[in-house]
Amino acid sequence: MSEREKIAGRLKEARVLSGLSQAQAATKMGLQRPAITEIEAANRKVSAEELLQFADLYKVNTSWLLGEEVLDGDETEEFQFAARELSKLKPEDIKKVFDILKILPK
Amino acid sequence: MSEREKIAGRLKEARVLSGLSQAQAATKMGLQRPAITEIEAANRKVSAEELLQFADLYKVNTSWLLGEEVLDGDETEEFQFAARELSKLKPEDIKKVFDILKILPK
DNA sequence: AGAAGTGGTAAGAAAATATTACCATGCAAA
DNA sequence: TTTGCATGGTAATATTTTCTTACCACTTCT
Repeated sequence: MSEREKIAGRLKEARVLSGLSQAQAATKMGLQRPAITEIEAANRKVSAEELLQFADLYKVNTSWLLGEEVLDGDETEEFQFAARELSKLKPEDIKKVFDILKILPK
Repeated sequence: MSEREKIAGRLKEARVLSGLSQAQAATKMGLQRPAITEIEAANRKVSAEELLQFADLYKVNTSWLLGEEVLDGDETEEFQFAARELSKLKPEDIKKVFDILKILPK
């Protein structure tokens, strides 16, 4: 399954879940309805700008639309904690932390 | 400043920071060099799939390329920097950093 | 100076997208 | 049932975008 098909599927899923018809989505996106049909059939590319628009319209993350790994709640908590703690360090010290990480057993 | 110009600027910034010439980036992306030039000049759109490819090649987040806030909440430069570095890691490695930081004195 | 690497740009060819229209299906009201 | 309407798929061709190739200017080496 191609990236395009995966993105297409998520765009359709997001649209349906947001309760919009292709025609309504097209209007809000400033596109013709067939464009939505083709996008959801993976026959038409989606530009980076359109991706942002779609994410806004359908109320989803661009990362999710792109099929990237989404951190679950637990990991998000830890991620934010780690980032917050790291941000208290100087950039050079942050580098040191990452260097330590590289030495740690896998 | 349009979304396209913002994305274009970040793509250029990411490429330069990753130490690649336009020609090298083009080869890795499966594009002709002028395409990179035009993309970075905001004269050519970037597809969602290309965005994923660029993020992989330049080792940055698609969210960052799209100009989205990496995390809501903290806004400091240091936090953004730390978060960006963290986001390059695998989830399991983020956990390791998290564990290290928990041990550190406050 | 010459050679090589870089990035910008132009022109015609090729490909993708837009526009408009028509079709089939499903569904609810008359 | 039949009519009307909403929905989504698709075809034809006009339009726009992108690709390809080439040439240019500028810089950095030797």
